Amino acid sequence: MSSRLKDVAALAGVSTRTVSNVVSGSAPVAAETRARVQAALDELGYRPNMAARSLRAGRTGLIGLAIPELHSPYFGELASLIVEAAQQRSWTVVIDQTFGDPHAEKRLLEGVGSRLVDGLVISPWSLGPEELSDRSRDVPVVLLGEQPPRGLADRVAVDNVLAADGATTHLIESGRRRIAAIGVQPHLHNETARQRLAGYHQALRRAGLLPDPHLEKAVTALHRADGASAMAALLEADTRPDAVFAFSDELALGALHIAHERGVRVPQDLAVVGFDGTEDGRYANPPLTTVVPDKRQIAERALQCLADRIYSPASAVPPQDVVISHHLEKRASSGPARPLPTNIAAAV
Amino acid sequence: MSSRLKDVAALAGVSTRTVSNVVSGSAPVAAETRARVQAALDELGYRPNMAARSLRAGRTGLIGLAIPELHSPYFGELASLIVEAAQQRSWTVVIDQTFGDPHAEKRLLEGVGSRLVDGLVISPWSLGPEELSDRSRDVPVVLLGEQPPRGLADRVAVDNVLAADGATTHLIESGRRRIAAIGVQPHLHNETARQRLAGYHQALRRAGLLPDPHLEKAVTALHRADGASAMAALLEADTRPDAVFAFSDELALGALHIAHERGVRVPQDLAVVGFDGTEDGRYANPPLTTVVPDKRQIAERALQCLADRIYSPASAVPPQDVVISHHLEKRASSGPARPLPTNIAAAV
DNA sequence: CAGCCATATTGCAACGTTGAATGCGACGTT
DNA sequence: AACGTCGCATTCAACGTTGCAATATGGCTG
Repeated sequence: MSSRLKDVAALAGVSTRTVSNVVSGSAPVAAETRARVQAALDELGYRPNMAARSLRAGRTGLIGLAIPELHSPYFGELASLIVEAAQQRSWTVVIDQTFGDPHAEKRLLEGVGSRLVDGLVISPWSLGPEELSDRSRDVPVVLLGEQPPRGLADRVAVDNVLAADGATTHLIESGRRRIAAIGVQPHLHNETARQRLAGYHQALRRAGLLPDPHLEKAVTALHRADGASAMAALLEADTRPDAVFAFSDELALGALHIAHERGVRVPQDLAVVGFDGTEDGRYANPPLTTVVPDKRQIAERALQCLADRIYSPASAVPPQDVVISHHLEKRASSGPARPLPTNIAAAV
Repeated sequence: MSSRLKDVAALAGVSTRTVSNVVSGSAPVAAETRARVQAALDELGYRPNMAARSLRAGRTGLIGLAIPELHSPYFGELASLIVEAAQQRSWTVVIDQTFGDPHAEKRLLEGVGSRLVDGLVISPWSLGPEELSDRSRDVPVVLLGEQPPRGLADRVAVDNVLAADGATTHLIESGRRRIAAIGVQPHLHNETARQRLAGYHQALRRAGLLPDPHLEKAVTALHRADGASAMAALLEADTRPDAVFAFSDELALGALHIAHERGVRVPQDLAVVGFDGTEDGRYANPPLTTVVPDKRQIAERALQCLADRIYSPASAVPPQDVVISHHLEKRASSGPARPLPTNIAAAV
């Protein structure tokens, strides 16, 4: 239990340094000695002490992943991919949930100074430029999403304007005219929501449609419940929308839920498009059309950014701005608007 | 950047030990000295080095969370709660995904010896007793779920037999007779699935129903796709089931999806009950009846077990077996079987 | 055979922190 | 006045590991 190099050395009758050499292979060891040490290692079940190694090496082999919440489908899937990608790089991931709390995010960035992690991947919700440009940032940081202005740290994100434009255009092309948007967040400095709204406006204007403020529903969070109440409000208005572009799959699923509850047929009476490409949407009833960011690519590129800076700290490389590809996955929720016999529409 | 106690001490004109005392408050410091040191601390933006602290203290303040996969709704929600609960105990969580790979789980347990973590919460998928009773286990381990036999480590789980019985009984009481089960895993040493099957059998027999092997569908994983293909197989059989008890919400959602696709009405033609109480199910169409384990309690009690052992290592306390409460959340997917006009049934 | 190189092993120091022991004045008590 | 005590600050060592430099042992060349 908890054997040290010293114990192994004593058992094998060599110095601790030789044991260390056997373990790490950093210097040549005679075959016979190596065998004797190996036997001692096995017998004692030696495991190197991470704290000591980290102290010596100045690296912990840990990277931090800070996301608003782990339980939402999008962040769950993303976190899973990041943990997986980190594993391949022999990194271990420590997770921090910020719940979108600016204080938590700020505290986190400061805590990075304690060198618990070699790098940090953070998906900020309301992090300003001032917090980021702070001192004591010798630990590399990668930002996920659009949040803070470019140029302060590496950033990995999809082109939200383009993606939102594409989703909205798809709705327009399928004949919808009163297209609502769910997910505006005016109370937050949320650049992501702002960009998706911009893309939505852009598509509407290009089609000669006038953005209608009554069709733009704000939410406090991006959860199913928020989507549900936004949808409920839209359905109670004088003139109902014939389509909804939700800024997240969760919002879209909440909207679908209310539509189903109120007997509004999807897609016949109402088309719904989400954003995130979560597995949830694929199995929704009806299956959800959604903007799919290449999440695996996000994970991969984010860790690549970290690796570049961790392994060549002298890099004068300016902050990267990595744009991740996306595509629109068209499913039944944005199918044809004309009423069809239910069983034909449902039978795929 | 990266200032040490030594730097602060030099700036404040005191010894490193005094700075340490100011930082940790472990010994009295004169008000005037404290102020001077504090000023130096602030100026240099001192952050204690975690590796050095850990090495000295013999503790890292990290706990490991090992789960099959982070992206599934159940484990995502559970992980979120555990991270949250850990935060309240000033622990940081490192996440490991095993993907149900026995080798990964075993390797993980061995790696625990490196003292990277002070404790480990593991949700084993196919971990046998032999791996667990292994040596070098001076790091406390808590098992989530039914997997290995009692008595080898602390364990936290719901009473799966009781829960499955309750779900099945609910279906029987709502008038169903051909009740299928989705989620058997004969190829794995999966005690959880086995217990849920046992509870299902128990309920059937009590009601005088004979378990029918054709109604018990095996799956390789507990994902939506597995539930979908199992459901598809059930619907293609000669005599269709009038109810399905799925061993996870994901399986249930896959089943719902196929039912919807094939025009099978839920709950009129088919009742569906899931297991896990994920947020997914609440917003499904129709909303999913499901067995809800108290996940917050799971997280809380699991960490409590760890804390007990971490903070009083001399404990000769035998392994605990904590049973977590659960309840059946009845929603529309297991509503009345009689055909009703669609719009009345849908409008809640 | 001296001199040199390659291989194998070792000792020392340091990473940054804190527990334990020590120094040392000032204060209160007898 | 002498003694014990308390408050505050310091020194020393150690946690387990590895980089660096030094040493020991042989084999080879000139």
